[in-house]
Amino acid sequence: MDGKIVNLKSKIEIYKAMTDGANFADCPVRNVMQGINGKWSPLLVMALAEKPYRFGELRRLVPDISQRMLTQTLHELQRDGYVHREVFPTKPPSVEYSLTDLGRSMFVPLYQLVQWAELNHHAVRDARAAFEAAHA
Amino acid sequence: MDGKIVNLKSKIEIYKAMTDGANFADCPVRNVMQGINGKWSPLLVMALAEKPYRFGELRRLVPDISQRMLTQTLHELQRDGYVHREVFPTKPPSVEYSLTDLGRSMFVPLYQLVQWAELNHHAVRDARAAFEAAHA
DNA sequence: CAGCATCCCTCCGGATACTG
DNA sequence: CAGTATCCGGAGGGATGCTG
Repeated sequence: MDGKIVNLKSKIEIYKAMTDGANFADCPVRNVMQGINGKWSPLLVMALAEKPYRFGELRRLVPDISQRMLTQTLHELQRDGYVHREVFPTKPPSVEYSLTDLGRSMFVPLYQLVQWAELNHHAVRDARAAFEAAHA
Repeated sequence: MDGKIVNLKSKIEIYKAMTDGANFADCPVRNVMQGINGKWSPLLVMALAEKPYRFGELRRLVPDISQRMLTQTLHELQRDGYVHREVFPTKPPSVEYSLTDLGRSMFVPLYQLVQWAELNHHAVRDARAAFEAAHA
């Protein structure tokens, strides 16, 4: 239990924060990560980071999302405080989605990760090809 | 189609990179993100960022992961080039897992996101509580 | 326009038992 | 010790049709 072991756990302890120590199931850090890591969540956050969008605009911007998943993902992002939903009582009604301060704050590190993915997806693709070849 | 619209798409275009334009289904950036965003992947990358671990050590470090998921997640991380798997021909055999250069590179932005989650999970929890209260 | 409701199916992921 | 194999329940997510 010397300094090395303390240092050894410093990264994973972030995940253990506020957990009862027995498991990670209800770890709050994991909860937040799970909310960000949906299939469509990062894509929609990236879009809304640019400017507010209305529902139909998002549909056209992301053509292959089902309307069910668009509704549901926006609902979750709103519930977690990343997205603000504003209804304009026109007829027919229009609804505008925008990032909150919390959403813009979260966007910063998310964007870093997406940029990493853009720069390195070739390396990942090559690694997968090499792995498949080795196990053929 | 003025400058504003061009700027409007600058963030989401990262996701569209190398896609045929019709959908995001086979977008390489999304593929990379999906590989990172598994239920256990970030946690294991965090652990291996500290030092190499053997299989059993990881089991004890993350008590509530099933051994099936530990095997599978490590396999995927190895396939995508993030993790190196080295077998020592002792008896009984021991297997050590460690991050590759690519894995350490990916860890940098991932760590930023995890740190954000640690700093802001209270805000997310409060937002959820307020949302549930408003829709009660 | 901006959704909600329903059906249905895939696959993620846990529990358990067995192996080199 | 470090896995593989099998079973199975539940959540994730697409397609379609209806509403204010």
